[in-house]
Amino acid sequence: MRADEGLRERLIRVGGELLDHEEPSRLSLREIARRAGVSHGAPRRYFPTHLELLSAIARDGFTELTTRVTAALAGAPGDPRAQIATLARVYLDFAATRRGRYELMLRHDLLESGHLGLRDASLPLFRLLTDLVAQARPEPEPPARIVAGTLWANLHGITQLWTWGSLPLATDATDPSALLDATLKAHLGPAA
Amino acid sequence: MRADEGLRERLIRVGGELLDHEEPSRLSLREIARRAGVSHGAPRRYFPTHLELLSAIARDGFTELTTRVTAALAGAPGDPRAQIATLARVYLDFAATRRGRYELMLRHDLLESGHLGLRDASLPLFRLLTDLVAQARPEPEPPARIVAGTLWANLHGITQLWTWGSLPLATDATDPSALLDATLKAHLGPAA
DNA sequence: GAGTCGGCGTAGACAGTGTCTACTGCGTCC
DNA sequence: GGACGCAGTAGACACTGTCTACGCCGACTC
Repeated sequence: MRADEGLRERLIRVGGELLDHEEPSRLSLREIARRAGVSHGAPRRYFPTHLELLSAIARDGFTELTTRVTAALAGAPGDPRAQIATLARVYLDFAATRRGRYELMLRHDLLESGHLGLRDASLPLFRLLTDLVAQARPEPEPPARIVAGTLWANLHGITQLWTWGSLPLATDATDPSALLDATLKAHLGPAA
Repeated sequence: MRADEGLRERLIRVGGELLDHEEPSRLSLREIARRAGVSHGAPRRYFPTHLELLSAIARDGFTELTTRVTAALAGAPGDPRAQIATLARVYLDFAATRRGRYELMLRHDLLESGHLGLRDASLPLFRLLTDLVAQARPEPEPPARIVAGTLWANLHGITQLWTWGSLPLATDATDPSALLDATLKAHLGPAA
């Protein structure tokens, strides 16, 4: 419990911390309130509903992921292709280390109930990827946003199916880097 | 309520039907029991826990998807590349029309709690895809299971991000076929 | 300085949930 | 005909999200 943070920020932080040891579906409003040291009715002043609190935590996750990515890119400059590889690694690593947050971030049922701004929260990252793709692939066809979209979907799919255990089972791979390499090569062409 | 089916099958069927109009997280054990015309304690004889019933419904979804795919492939024979495209379209269509089922099928928290056989349920489909990829891409490198794995992940990612609404927003596309084409071209090379 | 007010959080109620347990029909055998 | 075992019932329990009425306490006004 930090002194200079309001209850609103504390609830988001505590909820995120609980997600490091608990599944999203077990993350109850009352438990967050207990850990934050307030009564079960207190969150209601800031988050009218359980879903809105969860969505705020998920948004927080997107900003953390975006921060991680931009920090990694700033720390390891290179050609666009190498930067895309860095982005992908950070993405995978985030899903592995902040597993609960990552799962929460892609729960449809949370995202769709009202316009909670979650799609928008993921856009900066996608824009970043689109820019890198445009630099790495100067060809006009297919357009960069299509390539970036499929690449993003591929990265997302690998991350999800890997952490879930299906890809290790199906491909006999021991780590996802072979899949990642294949993905980059497929969408961006062979490395320079 | 069909005459010749036991309660176990009825629960799975009713649960699947409810998913056509309800989100997976709202699919309560008691509601399924009510719709099946039994008391709330009845399912316990066949499914000791709520998760086990949900997992059975998800497994049922995988077999339905596999059935749809194999039927479509049998009805439209062609070269392996065209069959992969058919498989992809059926996959996307399944996610769109049986939305709740599809979401349920990829809920980590259900899959990981114990060995409920859900990963295994998705394997036949993956094997089918791997075979088609091996036929469509005779080159030994990278191995077919790696290509199939990344292709599967890509298909999965496109499906999920599309139904969720992120891809339409990010790519300005009005239907996912452009992304699908780009995916096939990226992983399998240009069409013959 | 006393009094009022409004924002912030408390506390209790309510319907609904998943799970557990004791029980009741009821068909099937010996 | 009676014992048995299976399938489903019914009630209890702790817990959940939401709603409502209620206090506290600092700030602002006259």
